[in-house]
Amino acid sequence: MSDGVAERSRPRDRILETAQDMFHKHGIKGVGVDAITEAAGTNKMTLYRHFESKDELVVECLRATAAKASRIWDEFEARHPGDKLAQLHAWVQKASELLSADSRGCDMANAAVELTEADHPARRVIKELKEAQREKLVALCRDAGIGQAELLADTLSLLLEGARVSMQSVGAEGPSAQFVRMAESLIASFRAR
Amino acid sequence: MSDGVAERSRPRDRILETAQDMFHKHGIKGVGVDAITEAAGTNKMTLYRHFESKDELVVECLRATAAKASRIWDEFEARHPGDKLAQLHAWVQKASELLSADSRGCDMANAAVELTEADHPARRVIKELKEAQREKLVALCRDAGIGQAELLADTLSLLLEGARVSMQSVGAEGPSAQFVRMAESLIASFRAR
DNA sequence: CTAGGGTGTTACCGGTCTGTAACTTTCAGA
DNA sequence: TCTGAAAGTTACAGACCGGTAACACCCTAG
Repeated sequence: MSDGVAERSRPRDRILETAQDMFHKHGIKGVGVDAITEAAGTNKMTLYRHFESKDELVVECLRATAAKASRIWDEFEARHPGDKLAQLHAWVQKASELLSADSRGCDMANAAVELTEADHPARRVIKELKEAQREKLVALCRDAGIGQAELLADTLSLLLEGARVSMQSVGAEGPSAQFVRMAESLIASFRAR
Repeated sequence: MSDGVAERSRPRDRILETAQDMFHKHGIKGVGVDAITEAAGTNKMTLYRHFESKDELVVECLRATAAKASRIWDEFEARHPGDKLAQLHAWVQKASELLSADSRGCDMANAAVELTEADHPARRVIKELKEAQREKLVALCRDAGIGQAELLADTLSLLLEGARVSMQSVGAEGPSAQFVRMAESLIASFRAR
């Protein structure tokens, strides 16, 4: 029997990891708990012993995704200690990697599109985590010595968000193909002010 | 009895209009055909006499949405005949209006996020219609006398796409609030080259 | 007045979904 | 070796889904 996920980890971890992957690939409403547990090599009862509901599982998946993203920021600091401008360029580079291949975009943005109920528990965490990422990018721009740090950070955010959703509509050869050029020339232009 | 949609139109038109509205508000997978027909003041059999399947209804809705969007471009030309630069600024203005209130973003981009199956009939039309819009914007930039018309058009596209999805994650007070400023300063900068 | 197409109504099919109950198996630690 | 918690198994409930069949109705064109 094959089992996409490491066999010797605990069921809860396997469920979480498998759910992240399947939600990303097929969307949240596009995959049922049965499919997740089967792919994780376990069963539905075990899932419901660890997670109150599918909605709670979604929330945990988003938190896990955000935690992974957070680790990338540590990488920037580790790779270019103290050099905030280099870290900003590393951000652009890392962002562009998210645009290659057949990625299905940002899990949090996708979840926000899919979960239309205003009071869905996931909406809280999506907003929190997106705002946290925004503040990190603003701080990075500011510490890199850029004057209008908020404006540059927000512009870069929208460009990346747009590129990731554009890819899903028209593919990687669409407008998102120019992301790096746009971002770099924006940074240069803001630095020159 | 109330009935959101004009009573004295033909069932097919009422279904199409109601479906557009409900797909936009609740997502495609978030609304069933029963709910659509009931809101349209008709019944499921009538829907299936006019549309082969729900998927085909989705396709027709997207086409209708694109047709509406296409009419906006005619408005630009009518309002500023021959003045392509004014039309470009009108585009920015119109785009910013899409970012106010509680809009749920672009129906086509949302559909692309929601419909993950690679061979879903809607994916074809989404790509076609998005590419058509892109070419329109490129032509507008070029005719407005901008040198790197493709790059400006793609940048503006990504900014708008990003703003519309960002709104769904963090609301209208997030990065999308600066859209007009970003777009206008981009246009100015491209014009200066 | 009548014929016929568009529409409404009701009931149903088979499938899928989230979530639960009751029971059995496994396995690590004392 | 014994115990107890975690995990697996099977079956099921109740709701909803897309889609269809059969039949009654209305209303307009001839």
